[in-house]
Amino acid sequence: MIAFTEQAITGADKTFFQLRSDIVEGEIKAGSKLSEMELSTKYGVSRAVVREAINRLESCHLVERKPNIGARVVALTLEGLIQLYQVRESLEGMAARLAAKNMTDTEIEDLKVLLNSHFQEVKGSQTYYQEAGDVDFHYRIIVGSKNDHLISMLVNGLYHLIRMYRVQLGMAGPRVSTAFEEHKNIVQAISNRDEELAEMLMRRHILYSKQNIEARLR
Amino acid sequence: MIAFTEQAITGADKTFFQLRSDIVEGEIKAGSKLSEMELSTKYGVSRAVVREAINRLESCHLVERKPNIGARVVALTLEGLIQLYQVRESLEGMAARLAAKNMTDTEIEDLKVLLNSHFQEVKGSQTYYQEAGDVDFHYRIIVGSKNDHLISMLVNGLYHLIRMYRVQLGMAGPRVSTAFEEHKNIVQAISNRDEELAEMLMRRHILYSKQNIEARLR
DNA sequence: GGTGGATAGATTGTCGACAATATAGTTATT
DNA sequence: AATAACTATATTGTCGACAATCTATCCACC
Repeated sequence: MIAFTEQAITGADKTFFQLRSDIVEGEIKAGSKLSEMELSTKYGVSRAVVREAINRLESCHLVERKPNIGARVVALTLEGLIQLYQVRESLEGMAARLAAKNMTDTEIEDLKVLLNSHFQEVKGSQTYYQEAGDVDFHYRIIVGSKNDHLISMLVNGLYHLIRMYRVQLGMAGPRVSTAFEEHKNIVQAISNRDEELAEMLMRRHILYSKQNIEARLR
Repeated sequence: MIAFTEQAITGADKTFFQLRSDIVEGEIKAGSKLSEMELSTKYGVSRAVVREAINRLESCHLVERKPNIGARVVALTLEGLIQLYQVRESLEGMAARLAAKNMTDTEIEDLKVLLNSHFQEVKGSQTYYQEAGDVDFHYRIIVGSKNDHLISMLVNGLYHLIRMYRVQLGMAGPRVSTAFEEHKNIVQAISNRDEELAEMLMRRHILYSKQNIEARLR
């Protein structure tokens, strides 16, 4: 026996991951059409696996499919981004609430360690924090909720969409120092097992991000 | 030109709808295995369309699929139901908030009419209200949010799962008269354009339902 | 010249067959 | 008798071809 959960990787999986990456990173342009035959030859697999990959992309809301017509990569609009952040505020707020209830003491301790390591990096390069660090922070809280539906919706669904916006609309931006303070307060609330406050702070944190983006993009 | 949005119905669509219905209504038992070949002969279509239908069921979280092994209908557990209601509380709370902001005056007026017609029916048979009426009420508010992601997640995703629990665990139960009062207050908050209160009342309404179910099932 | 319909090309939907993998049953070995 | 390896069977993953549908072009007609 080698690994504990030995999940087989199928060809459709690989094609799905590749396509998702290409779309999120903008290799395949937003709003463009996805031709099954074209992608089939491009990735060297049959149309069937491309179709399955596209179906999964549709589940992630990364493409829209119409019968007998085909699939298009979603268009990026300010309105769409705002709606995305509304859903995110709602779900991650609940995630923070549940994390305050369900995370183990050691998980919370690890979260504090992560936060400290971020603090060290904020002083140096700000980019790293914004890119990977922020995602990692939110990810841990989402997983800490221990709610499978929540985790699936956010990790498999919304996050790739949000990253797509972030990459293609070039939403790097500062907001680093203030965001760090907000993260610190959220962790404190979780550590105190204050569900109400953890949810409220997380919602505000995401709301601020949304308002920051809105102001920047119009 | 006949209709405005003339969506073509493909064979995979029909198979998907049929399968979803069979699963939600318990025709196909929870936790049972879905054999592609078996379903293929049963519904008289090729394995390819069955596979596509199963993939979509997986997107709805109605089945779980493992590579090279197959798909099983999800198991119904109290823990799973609770997690579902936590997500629902979060999302429908946001839906009520957005509905208070985005519903038109006429839509709100229609909602009041619906509520009144429910009131008439509560006095007679209680079953109708609980079954269709309650769903209709929540549906209108969800759509009233005007947030496509929210609508899709709730209507295409969570609601069928919740209905599956409701049908198969036999969660009919009263709670009719009190629920009606809660509905009335939610509509009033929406009518007053009080986003904060609308969200809070909707969350409480769903939280009460959850607690009611928990108490009943253990 | 503009509009409507027919035709040709291309794209998606569906199918049956083959390949790869998992499962169950059997045999051989310790 | 228990375990391990092997074989046979069944199920899923993948493929190429055919059918149904959409799109664009061209022609007839007003």
